Amino acid sequence: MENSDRLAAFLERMKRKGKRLTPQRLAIVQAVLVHGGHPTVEQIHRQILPAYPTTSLATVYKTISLLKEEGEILELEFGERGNRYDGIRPKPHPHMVCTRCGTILDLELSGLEADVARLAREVGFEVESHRLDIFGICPACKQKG
Amino acid sequence: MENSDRLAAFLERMKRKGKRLTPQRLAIVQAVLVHGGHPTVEQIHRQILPAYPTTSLATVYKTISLLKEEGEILELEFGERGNRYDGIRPKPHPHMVCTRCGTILDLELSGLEADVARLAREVGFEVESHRLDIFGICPACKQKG
DNA sequence: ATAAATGCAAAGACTTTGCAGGTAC
DNA sequence: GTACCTGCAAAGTCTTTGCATTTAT
Repeated sequence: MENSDRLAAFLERMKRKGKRLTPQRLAIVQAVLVHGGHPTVEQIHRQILPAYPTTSLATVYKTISLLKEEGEILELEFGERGNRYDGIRPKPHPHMVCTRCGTILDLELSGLEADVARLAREVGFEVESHRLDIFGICPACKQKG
Repeated sequence: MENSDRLAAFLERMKRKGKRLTPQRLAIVQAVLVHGGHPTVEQIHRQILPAYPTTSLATVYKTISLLKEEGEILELEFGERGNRYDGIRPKPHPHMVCTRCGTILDLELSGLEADVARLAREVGFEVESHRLDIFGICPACKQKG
């Protein structure tokens, strides 16, 4: 699905639910769904402040929360400062995180989904979500020593 | 390795490093390394308080930190209240977490280590650690509705 | 008109830290 | 004796919440 289509579809769905499309909300949603990286709440806030100077951090948090509930973004918790969000690929997928510089890489691991499902079946769990995070040193940081 | 051996070996190593074996530290280390579940800092604190009433939460935090650095425990971050610790199996392994009642199950997934290593190699990362966490509803909670 | 969203500041939850006093060695 | 450890309280971080005001519809 194209980004613009996805954005439009989401806004339509929000409207149907009686949610209001305020300028702040629109700006946040667009910024998150289009952001190519893994921004923090702070980063999103700073990004839209120039165009929407009245936007508060609290509103960004609330809107991110909304996007989370709607399954439009994936929340990444790396135990560092501030969670990160992936608005492009909301489905769980592995990540590699540099513990030196914070670089985050999206990965693909075919068979993971099936393994997770099998493990859950074996113990009688009903899977809601999962995460595979790999922590280490990225090539650039390795070179720097 | 037997628990008692492991404890003794760890204490020996600490001594060699000039670390002091205070009563509080001993109590905390023993409690964590022997605990069969996935206790929080709070739980460890409450557990040793009766026998060592002067122990502070801060000291538990500091000692847990020490155990972490020494690779004697695995830190589990599930984004809920308080991290949990596994003092029995310090090596990374998958976990299944019930989002209703908090139950945590240790799992085994052969091939995960190799997959992680391969992914890291492909992108040039040097792996420090990894985690596979599965969130969902446990059988007991499913039954309760 | 009115239910919902915003912004602000305060509160929360967990963890870390600074420091004075205590203690293992 | 002394370097390390403890306990206390304060500070720090990120996030959530309460509430008066504004606003999309």
